[in-house]
Amino acid sequence: MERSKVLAALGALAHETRLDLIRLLIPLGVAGMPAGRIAQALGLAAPRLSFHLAALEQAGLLRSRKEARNVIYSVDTSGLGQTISYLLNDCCSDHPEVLAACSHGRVARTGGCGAAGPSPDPQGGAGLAVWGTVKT
Amino acid sequence: MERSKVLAALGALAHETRLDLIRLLIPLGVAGMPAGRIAQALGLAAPRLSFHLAALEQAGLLRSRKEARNVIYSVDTSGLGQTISYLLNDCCSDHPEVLAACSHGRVARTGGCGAAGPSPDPQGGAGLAVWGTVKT
DNA sequence: AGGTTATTTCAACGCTTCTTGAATAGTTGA
DNA sequence: TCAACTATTCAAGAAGCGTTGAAATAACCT
Repeated sequence: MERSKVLAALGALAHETRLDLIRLLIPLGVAGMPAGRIAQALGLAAPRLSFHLAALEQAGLLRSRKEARNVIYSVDTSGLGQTISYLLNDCCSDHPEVLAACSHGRVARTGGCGAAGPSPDPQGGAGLAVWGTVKT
Repeated sequence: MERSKVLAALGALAHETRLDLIRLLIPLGVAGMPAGRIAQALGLAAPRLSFHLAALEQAGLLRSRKEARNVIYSVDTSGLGQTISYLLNDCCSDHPEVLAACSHGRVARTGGCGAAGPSPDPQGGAGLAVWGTVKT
């Protein structure tokens, strides 16, 4: 993934409203949600929502399609995945501690990894393996 | 991890200079690098570097310590990991497609996460590779 | 065709962030 | 103590981003 696109995606994500947008849309998958209902769910004015929707779409994090008179938005899982992948590859490839901290949050949000000591998580591998237990 | 901290970390990451900083510092681990040498490596003016260093440190992505008359900066692997973890948890937990896209860039470098712990993970580097075995 | 609903575009305003240069504080070594 | 070096803080200006309200475009239903 291009660096500039990652920067754009990160910038798009670094905003409360837009993060809320992603959070709202993610569980809906490709089904997505029409803009009007999003505005209603998030309590946003239409122009403001449109602005953020456009920002996310341009950053490659959202997709839109027209259905009847509605515009349905859904998250671009590929773009989101590639963005995180860039972070993982570019920043963490040689640093298992980051992956360990990463997996901690996933297995349990105990916050115990705040120490960030040089000692890696003994169960680090197991933690990551859990990610594999996704639906088939 | 708190939402506001994630937002701050994402915002800090969404900047070319600061992403360069992370990339430069990551392979150095806890050893880090003194501010002066960072400025030299990146070709930045001292005040400008100090500004971005402070931004990253406040976002929980960098740590600093004094050594002699130098200030050594190193990345906070825990903070970085937790930030990515939030993204993964918050946005992708139920969406294996994101993880799949995520692993694409990573599978090529297999073995990277095998070092997640002193004792090698039974599944070895397959931990992340598992992401690829998601639904089609 | 007319009315209604849905969404986007436009322009203006305010605010935060970024950059730059000079000045300041702190530390080391003679 | 003095001189040299490192890094940060301060203040100013410029640039970009986000919000708001009104208007415009497009598609549907009667």
